[in-house]
Amino acid sequence: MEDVAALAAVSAMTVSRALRDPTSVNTETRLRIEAAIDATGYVPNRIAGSLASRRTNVVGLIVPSLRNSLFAETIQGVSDALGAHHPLMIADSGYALAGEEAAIRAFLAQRICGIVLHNTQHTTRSRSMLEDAGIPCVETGNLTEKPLDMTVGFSNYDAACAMTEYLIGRGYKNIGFVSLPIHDNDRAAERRAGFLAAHQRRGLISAPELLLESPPGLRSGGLALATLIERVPAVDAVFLSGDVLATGALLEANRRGLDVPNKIAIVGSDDNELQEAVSPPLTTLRFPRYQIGHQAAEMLMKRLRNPSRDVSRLDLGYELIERASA
Amino acid sequence: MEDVAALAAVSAMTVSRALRDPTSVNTETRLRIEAAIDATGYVPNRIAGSLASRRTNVVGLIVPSLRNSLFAETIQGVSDALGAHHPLMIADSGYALAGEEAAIRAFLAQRICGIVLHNTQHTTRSRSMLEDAGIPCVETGNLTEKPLDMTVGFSNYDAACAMTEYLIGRGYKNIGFVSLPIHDNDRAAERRAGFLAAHQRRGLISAPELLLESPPGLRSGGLALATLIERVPAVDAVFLSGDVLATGALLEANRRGLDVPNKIAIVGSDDNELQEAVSPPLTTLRFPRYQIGHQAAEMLMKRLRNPSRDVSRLDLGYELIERASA
DNA sequence: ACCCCTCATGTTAGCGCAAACATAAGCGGA
DNA sequence: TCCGCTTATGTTTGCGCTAACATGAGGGGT
Repeated sequence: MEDVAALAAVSAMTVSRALRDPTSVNTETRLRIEAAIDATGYVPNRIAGSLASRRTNVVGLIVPSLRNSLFAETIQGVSDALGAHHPLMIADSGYALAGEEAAIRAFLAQRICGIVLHNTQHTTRSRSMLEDAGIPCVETGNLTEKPLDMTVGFSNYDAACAMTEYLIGRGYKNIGFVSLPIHDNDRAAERRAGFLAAHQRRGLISAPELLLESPPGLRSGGLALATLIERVPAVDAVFLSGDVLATGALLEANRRGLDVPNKIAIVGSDDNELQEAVSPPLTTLRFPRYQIGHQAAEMLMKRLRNPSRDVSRLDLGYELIERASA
Repeated sequence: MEDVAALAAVSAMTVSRALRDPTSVNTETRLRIEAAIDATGYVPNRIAGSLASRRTNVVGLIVPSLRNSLFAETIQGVSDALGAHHPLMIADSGYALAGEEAAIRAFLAQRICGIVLHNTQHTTRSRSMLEDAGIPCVETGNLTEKPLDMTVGFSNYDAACAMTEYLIGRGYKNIGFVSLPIHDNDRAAERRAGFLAAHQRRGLISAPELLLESPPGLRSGGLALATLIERVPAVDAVFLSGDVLATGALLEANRRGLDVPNKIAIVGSDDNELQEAVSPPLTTLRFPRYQIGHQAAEMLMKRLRNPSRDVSRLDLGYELIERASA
């Protein structure tokens, strides 16, 4: 920076200012400085800047898995909203609370200016670290009642409840429910709770044999369907509430020559191109995953500009997409 | 850190050492320091550490898109290999060389210790910035002949060539080729070149009408198939070399009642669970995307430990998965 | 003329660590 | 006894910036 300053015949301070707020220096001076930067190939050192100003522009994001295309949507939303001014640090928790805690610790050591979490469950230590850090935080995986700070997303409980009521309304009696493993996964837990609540609300009883946890994957979905049919031959509908499970189940039903939806209905969640393309196209829940990421980042940046506590909860809802599979 | 040092009755320097290399301090002292850290809730400031030591542990990764599950595999591989000790900064180029340059500039300002790129084409400025920075760099998207520094992956040219020769060997004469847009995308360009090379090698001529560029997406794949059939009714095989195009084309063929592979063969690339699950299952190319990310990160870290120039090129190959669609 | 205000730029100090060197204590061998 | 070596810890300095304050030049208003 000294070199640039010398070349532009100003002090280092003026260069620093020109970089941070071009309007704060004289136009002529600014042009000289820009020319000098170009000539020297100077790349500002934000590490030093961050230390001096005691803040960074880096935002942290923790998702359960980087592989999953669901989270990929949210990541893209966050990244797009942040733009070039806010570098993005990403880590995955491996679907474990301890993994999240480790990532939070690492991020706080990097003095991130804000954080986006997918989980809404956290270890005690995670909570206290985030509190002590005093940085804005957005939880996105589930619209929780008592967020750490801010939250944006949809209610997994409501969505699962709505889908279940839809099935009950169409006359299905023995509805199977498949979710990802509930352990350390509040989204899956909420969905199962919603599924059960819908039964209660409609005066039905859901047999425990109809509740299943499954690893993610197309194959797992097929396996889950097979398991349910074997356990409860009278099962007439299955709600597979995670990942690509529903598509896997539908493909399995097709292989077995089961008539969907007359012999058995299959519905899913997390609509994607594929669910529409299979035959019959799947009735499913659609979640605004990209928007969730985008809004999360927007809320973070708004808070950074203006450290008030106004917007702290944003429900982006869900859609029930009716197609031919139920 | 001063607080911790006081509580443990040592100097700040000893705390710093205990944090960076626990073996370098006396066991008793270390335990006192650890207790003090626990008691105070001290979180080290790596910004300050980085400034003082003039290096960071942060690794940068730039992919064309964060949405795409192909890149997601690589991202996960990088993240897993880096572990907790190396935070990961991610940006997407939006499939544009200018986007990559902007991301590189931002990363260099953050003084990343190494970088993983997917693209192997770069702007002149990108190249010079990376050279000047003098940090290790791994290119992963295509096994290029003259990498900036290191490269790991597979040859898109060879893979496409092999698939095309496979089709020719099975007697197909009028083979269509669909790729993602070639602009700023060396992978797509290489694949098309490989496709053409296979024809030349076998003494066949590929009609220009059989070459198509398509946006990504399931629907686009169907559309591409329709376009090719309309243009060249005699087309007897189509090689869709990107994203989920092949699956889309297959679903479209099914909708049209075309017999695959007897009326028309369809082959793809980037094997995934879905390509195996559709009917008929797709013959396709499989790329070790996760391993590529993993190895890229490993190479980076190895170079950081030992700044020699030994391993600089690693071919992880590809597999041709024969199934029933050709 | 004087003051005060704005605008543009400069000066000083220090952010929280780690590199480099300094110190001190213990120990074995000649 | 003294030296040289190792091990454990302390002191000094500065990384490259920015916050906060200082300076100085110009420009009305009274």
